Amino acid sequence: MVRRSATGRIGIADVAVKAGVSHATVSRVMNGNFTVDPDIASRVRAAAAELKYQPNPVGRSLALGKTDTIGIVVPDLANPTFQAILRGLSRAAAQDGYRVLIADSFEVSSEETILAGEARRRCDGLVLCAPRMSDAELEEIAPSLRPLVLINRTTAAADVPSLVVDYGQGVQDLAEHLVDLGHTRLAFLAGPPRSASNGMRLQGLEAFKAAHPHVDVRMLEGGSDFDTGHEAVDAVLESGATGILAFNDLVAMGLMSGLHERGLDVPGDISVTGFDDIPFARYTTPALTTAAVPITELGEQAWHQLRALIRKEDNDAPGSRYQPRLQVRASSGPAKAPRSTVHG
Amino acid sequence: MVRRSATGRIGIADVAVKAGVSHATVSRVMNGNFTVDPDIASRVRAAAAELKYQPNPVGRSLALGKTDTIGIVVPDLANPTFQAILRGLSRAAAQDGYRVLIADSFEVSSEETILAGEARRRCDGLVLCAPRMSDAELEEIAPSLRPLVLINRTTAAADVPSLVVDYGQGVQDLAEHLVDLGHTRLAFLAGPPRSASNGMRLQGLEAFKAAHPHVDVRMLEGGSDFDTGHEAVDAVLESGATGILAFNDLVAMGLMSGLHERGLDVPGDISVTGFDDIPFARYTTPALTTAAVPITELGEQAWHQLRALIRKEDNDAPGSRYQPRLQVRASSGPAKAPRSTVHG
DNA sequence: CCTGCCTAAGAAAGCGTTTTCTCAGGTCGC
DNA sequence: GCGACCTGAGAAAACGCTTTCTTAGGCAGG
Repeated sequence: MVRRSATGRIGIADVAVKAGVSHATVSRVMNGNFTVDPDIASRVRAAAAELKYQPNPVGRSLALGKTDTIGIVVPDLANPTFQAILRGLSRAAAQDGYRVLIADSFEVSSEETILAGEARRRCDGLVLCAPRMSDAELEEIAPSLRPLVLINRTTAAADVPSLVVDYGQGVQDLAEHLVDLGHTRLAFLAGPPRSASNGMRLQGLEAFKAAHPHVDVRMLEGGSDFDTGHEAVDAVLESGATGILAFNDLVAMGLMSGLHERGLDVPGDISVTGFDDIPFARYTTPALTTAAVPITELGEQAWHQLRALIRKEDNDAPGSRYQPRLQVRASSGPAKAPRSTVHG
Repeated sequence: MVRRSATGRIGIADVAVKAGVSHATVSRVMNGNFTVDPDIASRVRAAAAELKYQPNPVGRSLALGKTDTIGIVVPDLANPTFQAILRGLSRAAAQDGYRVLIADSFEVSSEETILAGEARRRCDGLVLCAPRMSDAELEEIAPSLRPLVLINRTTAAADVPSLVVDYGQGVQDLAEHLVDLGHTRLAFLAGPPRSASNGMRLQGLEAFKAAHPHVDVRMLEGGSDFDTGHEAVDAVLESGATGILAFNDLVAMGLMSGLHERGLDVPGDISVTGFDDIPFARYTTPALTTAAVPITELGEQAWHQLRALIRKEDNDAPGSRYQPRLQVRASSGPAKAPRSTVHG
């Protein structure tokens, strides 16, 4: 006959009664404390096994002041980039016995702040991907979220490592690649206006323009998903550009699909590049030229940084900067003779 | 001067001292209990605001016996299907103030059991996607995991709703579609051998074969990712089939990519269909014919079912069955004159 | 043989809340 | 004007665990 505590689940008290010892002793046994007589210990273990006792993590968390859980705030769980970060993070954390709590802010920057705070309180640390949050707000809340690791953002707050991808360099590499292929009219299909990583790309393009005054680089408004690319076909054609730098692989895929529907050939008529090198990029037709970001590894690194913070280790590498690697595939090719713009 | 409790964070006791009341009163105010004098209440609120007090969720969870968190166990976070379920679940749960804890079993079925138990203990309920777990094991652990919602599995345990997609019907619809296009030699590029959803597809194909004795349906070994499809090109060509039913969209994309590399035309030479209708399916070249599963909605429904269980509502709809919808796009077309097999 | 130390296990405090219990003070009715 | 009822707030218990504190008992040394 199994006794059940108030909550209906088996608790440490039940095991204590069954083994004829105090619940303190049960706790000691369960935690591998060796100051317990071996006979009693095995009696306790037998009782625990028979009752299928498993310590309540909430009670444990309260007593120990830790939850063995970390949180991650992402702006959009539908975005493969954040999925990959989540995967890398989850996997690395799991290896150290930590679980991951997710908070999806659905691109609403005001939510990011609240969610981050809530998630942090439930966890031992936080990974924050908040591309829309203002610098001022980030500065303000960062200290209260520690242990904290930032992705693609930086802060002046101490002990807050940042993992940032050098999108500026990556987009320059892509642009160089297109120029090497003979393209002189490029267009950048931008990301969400207030996105931090979009800002980095724009900076990179400014540097590129300064270094290549003879290359025409148009800026086109955009977004971060398929539809953005798909709907941008007209704007792209109007621009007269022969080399298109899409904000990311998703946008590039949407664009290629749209161009295909118009009967245009990639890369015959227009070269298209993406960014991120998501797994799908290899399998588009034509396969997508892009800048590869070791994004899963980034999630993994985020955990290592966070772990160091949680363990209060001296973190010799407070954050790092990732260089995208140019990944040339079939979607980019030699420029054909300059086309005239479709309109005018 | 801000007092700090033992853990270094501001607690209810600090607010109580600052407002000159007992911590019980602070708790009452924070929880909107109206049996508190308005003057005192506002004094408490002022103190809480000034100290930026936020209740500790762990303490709260222990007292209330609930965590406002649900868990989800998935076999592979890299799989778009589970990403979509996660997204739908997370979003729906968030609207009711619940967070989601993820547990990735990395396709290891023995992990599924342990992870499920651990996750469940930290949460108020669990959504379980465990395609590899044996029926016996599922039967055994299901009761202890309640409140529990199963995805693509069923159990005899009471009060355990199942959300299952009718993969059998879906694959039949796809096969019918190919036959309608004139294909008489089909091949099924199977999924992971022990996967439950693969089993459902196989059953569906048996039914199809019984109904269409004149159609040749080959079974090819496979898996669930890009590489599976990509590496299956040889086997597909050897089969002599002109209509290929890929296990899912990923496999189909890998296959199309491989066929493209061999200079074969889809659907001119071979028609290819996927399954799931992941967002990418619209944007492949050619766009992928597939069976659309409202997978995000499934995640959402999982939450609604789980919520009913958590609230102990009478659940009038204990689980449901989803019918995939045939989504015809450009990757399937009329069969050309029967080819001879490449070898022999 | 008694004192002092050490070991091992129980008692109790603490983690941060919520909630029941208790009680002081006020109000109403008779 | 006094007892019964009600209101509102503090005291304390409870949630389930870990860990410190305490103490009983065994053993060795003087």
